[in-house]
Amino acid sequence: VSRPYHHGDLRRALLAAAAVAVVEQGPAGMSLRAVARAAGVSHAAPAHHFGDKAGLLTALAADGFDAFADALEAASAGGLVDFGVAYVRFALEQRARFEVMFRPELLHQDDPALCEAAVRAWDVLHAAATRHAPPGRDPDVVAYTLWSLVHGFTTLALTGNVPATDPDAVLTLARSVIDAASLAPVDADAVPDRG
Amino acid sequence: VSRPYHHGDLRRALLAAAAVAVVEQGPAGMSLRAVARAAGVSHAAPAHHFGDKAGLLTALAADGFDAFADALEAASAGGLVDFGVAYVRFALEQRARFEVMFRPELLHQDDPALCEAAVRAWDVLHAAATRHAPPGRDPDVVAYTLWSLVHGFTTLALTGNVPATDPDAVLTLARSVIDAASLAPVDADAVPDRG
DNA sequence: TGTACATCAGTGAACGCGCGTTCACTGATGTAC
DNA sequence: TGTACATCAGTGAACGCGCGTTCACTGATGTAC
Repeated sequence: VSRPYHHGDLRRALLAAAAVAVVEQGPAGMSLRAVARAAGVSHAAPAHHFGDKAGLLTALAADGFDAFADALEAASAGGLVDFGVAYVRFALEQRARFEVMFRPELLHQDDPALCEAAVRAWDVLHAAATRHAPPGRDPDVVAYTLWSLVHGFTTLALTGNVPATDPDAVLTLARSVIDAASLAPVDADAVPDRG
Repeated sequence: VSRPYHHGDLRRALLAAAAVAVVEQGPAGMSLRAVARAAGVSHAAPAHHFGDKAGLLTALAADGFDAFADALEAASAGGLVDFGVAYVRFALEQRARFEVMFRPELLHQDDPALCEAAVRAWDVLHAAATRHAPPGRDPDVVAYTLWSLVHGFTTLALTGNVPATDPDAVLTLARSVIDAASLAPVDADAVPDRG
């Protein structure tokens, strides 16, 4: 009598509930039935929208890669340090999506939306690295170095291996760490002569 | 008639079977019953040895941290790049243990053996970073930078996000990446004067 | 304006499964005397 | 050498649970005429 039969935006609601479940139970521990329960619909509803469990996680990951690429693109105007901090910030703020994005074994890896969004995110990261790579350095190597650094810091932070109480402190440490890697000279004129 | 009632070294056999299961199903997907099956014993045997599922994973992680600390210690004599490569190599060779080590939510986190081994591994990494930190740099920051870099590279490699076919190629790329971060000067006399 | 019908969202019962854990037990080992 | 007994490793039946998936269905919406 209270709730209408049609939800109106159940797909979005299920994705939101899934994000909460992923944070609480981990990507592998999330269950369709728990998500349905949280969204207040029957346990079969998620399968109706996403086909199966991997379908739900794939949708979450594709959304995640899209938002991720947007966030990185927005940070592309600044330097490499700001860019890296944006990477870490996204993961902290969108933890569920971020975690699902890097669990390919749980996803439909050939999903077009997923692949497209993932490629776009990688392109943005690679472009940023190339733009700021010191002259003479292989841009690919710079890209993987940057990626490893910020991804590693993020992973350690998400598993509680970083000594920081609040998110701001984590981001401050992230900044120091990215800075310490000296991937690019602070100032182009100050490049030491390496011969 | 064939197998003796007492296995002789079932604990070790169960840990080995668990390592295989973790690689195949992931740390969360590993089940006590599958491990018992693989070891050829009754499904209740693992619980007899490890108390519960978290107990088995904790034993695997504690073993892992011990072997990890040993491996890093052995690499401490060389430079920071060799040290970092050793980190990556361990993860590739001992994938199951490594993955379990960084899934604290699945473990008995207060297990004494686990804590002791984890602290030892961290001490070895921190000492290496301190020893090679450029003068004037905060050794803590250098340690977290090194850790983020190698941990991130490892994570990306384990999730298939690194363009490399065989383990050797992965380690070669790892070396380039760690080198590119220029955490420490190649040669102490070549430190550029920063004022 | 009204009626018929296609379409789609969401339901709820049912299925079969593998799981973790418990518990009384049995088989083997080794020690005390 | 032999016997009694404590100890420990491993068993197997049983439990209750939550899960993913299927499927015939029902309720609501919207479009064609």
